[in-house]
Amino acid sequence: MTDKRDEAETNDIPPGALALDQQLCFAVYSAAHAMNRTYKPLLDPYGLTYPQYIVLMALWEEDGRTVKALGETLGLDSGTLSPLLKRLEAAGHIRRARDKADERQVLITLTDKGKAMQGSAIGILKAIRQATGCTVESVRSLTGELQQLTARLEAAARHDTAA
Amino acid sequence: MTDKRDEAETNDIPPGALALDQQLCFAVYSAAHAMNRTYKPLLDPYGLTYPQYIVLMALWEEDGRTVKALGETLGLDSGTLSPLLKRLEAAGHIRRARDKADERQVLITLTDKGKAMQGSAIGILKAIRQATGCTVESVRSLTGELQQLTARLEAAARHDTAA
DNA sequence: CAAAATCATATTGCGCACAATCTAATTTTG
DNA sequence: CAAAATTAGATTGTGCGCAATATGATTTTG
Repeated sequence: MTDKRDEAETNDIPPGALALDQQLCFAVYSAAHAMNRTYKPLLDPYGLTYPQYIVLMALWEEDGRTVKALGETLGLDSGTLSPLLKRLEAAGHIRRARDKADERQVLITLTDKGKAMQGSAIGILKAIRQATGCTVESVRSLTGELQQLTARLEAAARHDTAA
Repeated sequence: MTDKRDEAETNDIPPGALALDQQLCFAVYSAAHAMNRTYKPLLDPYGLTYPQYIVLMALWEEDGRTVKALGETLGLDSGTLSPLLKRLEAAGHIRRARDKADERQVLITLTDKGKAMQGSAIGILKAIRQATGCTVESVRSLTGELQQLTARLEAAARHDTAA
């Protein structure tokens, strides 16, 4: 029923290549969960989740952005951001307001509370560094490798979609 | 209002250390999303999600495991696995059955359909390798670095909980 | 052996994450 | 300028992911 040589076709794939502990995807997936679990106890006292925290980080870099701009920076769409931003607003960290010039857009700005949170972020950053047990240099290189990987995966996705 | 020296306190934290593109956590988070998005079009034809796919991978390595054993391998708890496994069962990939010897346990076994999916996994693996644009060696080293990072984060979490 | 403790799994509730769809506002075109 | 196309956000539905809790089975203890 299947093609003549299911096995022969796999000759450049060594046996055991499907083992979970050899999968880059699973290593990334597990690291992301581990990172999330490390942040959780650090963010819980502030009532923030990790995705909410990175939204604040993005705003500390550049305040007054549109939902779309935030989404592009973070790689999230409105289906994720809209409810998340409402929760951040309800918690008093941000304000949402329609752009007077273009009412399709919603501008997100930090409140004093949201800005003040940046001070606590330093401590969180240090705690995470400690937990990673990595040197500053190895963190930098691993970060760079992951950014490259992400860029290549996104490029591949674009080509597939374009085809 | 804030302490005397917001700036001085951060002297081992360089300016811009809070920039998103310097965060290892965000690089991991983004890479995980990019990986997921890359898998999606490859898995959609089979009606599988990425987490469902790694459950199958775990079962290809060792069939007939308990929910608990799967959870330990994948780093997921029953709140995640129970409904996921029900969907995999509904789709005909696995069977769930109470262990006769210890009725607290549920044994998960692959159906013929679930086993057959392993053949398609080879093609998916190749497509992912292509999309990563990495050499086999660089994939191996990055995978190893991420596993180390995950291990250290989990170790740190354990110490905190123990304290 | 019966009560208590432990264990495996399931359930509930909340918050992402994303596809698909909808609405309203703006821009483009004829 | 009006109709069509585009754009920005919001909404809905499905599936993780996890904390908290519930249920039922097994083991431990008195």
